[in-house]
Formats: sequence, structure tokens, C-alpha cells
Amino acid sequence: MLRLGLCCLFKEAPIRFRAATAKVLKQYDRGEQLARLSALCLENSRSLVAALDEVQRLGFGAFRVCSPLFPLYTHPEVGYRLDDLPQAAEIAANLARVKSRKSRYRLRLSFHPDQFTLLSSPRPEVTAASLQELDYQALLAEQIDADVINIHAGGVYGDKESALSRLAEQVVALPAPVRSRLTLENDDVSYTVADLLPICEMLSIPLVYDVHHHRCNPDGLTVAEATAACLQSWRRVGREPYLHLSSPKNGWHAKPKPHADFIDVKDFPGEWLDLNATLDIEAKAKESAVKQLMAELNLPRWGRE
DNA sequence: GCATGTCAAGTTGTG
DNA sequence: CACAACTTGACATGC
Repeated sequence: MLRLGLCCLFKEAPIRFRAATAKVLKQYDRGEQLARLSALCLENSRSLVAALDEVQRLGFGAFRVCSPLFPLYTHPEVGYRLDDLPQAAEIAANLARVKSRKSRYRLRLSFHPDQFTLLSSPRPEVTAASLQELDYQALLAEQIDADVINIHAGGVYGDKESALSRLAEQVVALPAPVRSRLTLENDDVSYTVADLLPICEMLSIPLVYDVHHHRCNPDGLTVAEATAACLQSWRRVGREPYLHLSSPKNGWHAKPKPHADFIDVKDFPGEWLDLNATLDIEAKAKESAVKQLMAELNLPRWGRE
């Protein structure tokens, strides 16, 4: 059965994730910084518990956790560790609640580090920062039992082959908590499904197939072929496949292609309907968009036996 | 209150 | 060369 996933945020439900800026934090001494960060992490960990309850209530099957759940965790100047925070124990207890709800509701949790996290850069400082960010997300993922940390292949730097070989070099050296969760997704400007298949096969990395990116950045494969390749990459590691769907805000011909509020059901690939897979819905209207698509596809609620 | 400018980070393509 | 786009606005400031 196909399960739909919500990405990061809610529009209707009063569940919010708070943020901080380094510029403001740096005005305070370390103790005050940690007190403020602790309050944010505690609140965000509570919100994540509430998020899982709401996702289950709505009948969705997956949730993508926002990367800055612990704001500025890997920041070079104001970064910190969980144990540095005065309310570390309460925060850890909330993460444990998330994990037990995840299991009770049979949800799937994932992370999607932002565009700054990439393993193909020729610049060592970029790679070092990315590895730190991946370590952080893997730490969170372990505590809440999220099985996916999904990234893009990054930049081309004039030569895709050498960029991909730098990526491969980094992947084989990753610590196990990152390595076991890492997935690669086709993007809308540089790396297509066809570009990623060889490295995914060589390293046994599952491929997250984003059909919107594929339509923006085609590679000669049909949607059915790309879907089959994605499914095979997950079957190879014995795990449930992962797909992404969004609709363009201004039609397929507009140049900037921001996400639309809702999914146009005509953008949903028919061959996906009967898959056992997770489909993240990237739409600005958030849970309303997921609800609407579920209704239009006549998909049953997730998690009701 | 509400509008506005700013916020850690990379890379690419457009105007 | 500046800026928007990307998985996603939130926050501080000033009126």
C-alpha cells in the first residue's frame, strides 16, 4: 500500500518549530546561549511528539523531520551538544516518546538535509561541514528511529564524473549511522536518475525518485523506467521505496519552478498507485495538500487495521 | 499589531 | 553582477 508523507511543517494544526539566529545568540555569554538553545530544543522536541500524533490522526504514513530541529547544532561558533543543554534529559525523553509513537503508529520518519549538505565539493571545508551536519542528523535519526537521510549529489564543478567520484570516496568512509541511512535523490538542475544509478548500484545506496525534478531535468528515461530503477535500488537493500511528488506553481513552462500549494492530481504518476512505497508530498499547503491528494486518489488512511 | 529586512552554510541558472 | 531557487519561514526590529 502507498503511504503519503508530510514534509516538516503544518499549516492548519498549531504545531510550530522554532528557530534561532547565530547573530542574536552571539550577543550573550555561553551560559545564556545554552539556556536559550535548550528552551528551543525542548519546545521543538515537544512539537515533534505532537507532529507524530497529528500525522497519525490525519491518516498519513510518514513524516519528514525538519533539519533544524535542534537549531544551529553544527554552527561553528554557537554549535553545541545535547549534553551541554540544561534540559538535556527532558529533551531526550521527548525523543524517546517520538520513537515509541513512530513504532505504535507504524510511521516512517526521514531527514532531508538542506542544499548546504553535499559530499561532492572539491572544497574540503564544505565537505567537513557537510559531514558534521550528517553526523548530527544521524544522531537524531538514531534516537527517533528514522531510517532515511536523503541528500542530493550537489554541484558539478564542470565535470560530473570527478564530482561523483569525490562523492563516492566520501560515502565509503561515512560512519555507520550515516552510511546505513544515506540515500541520493535526483535534482532539478544537475543530477538525473540516469546519472545517479551507477553510483547507487556500486555503493548500494537507495535512490529517492523525485518525479517533479525528473520532469524539470529529464534524462531520456520514462517515469515508468525511473520508477522501476528506484524500486530496484530499494529492493537491493530490502527496504520500502521512497518517492517525492510536487506540482509546479506556474506550470511546467515557467522558468523558476517553485512548489505549488497543492498537488495537481494529473501530476501523480498512475503507475505509483499500487506500490508498497512511501511518497512525500512537497506542497506549500502542507497537510491540506496531502489530505486532498489522498481523497482524489481514494487512498485509505494509513495505520487503521 | 503588522510590515519589513535579515538570517550559517553551496551551487547553479536567469535577468 | 545580483539574485532567486532549492525540502521549508521564523524572528527581531521598527513603525
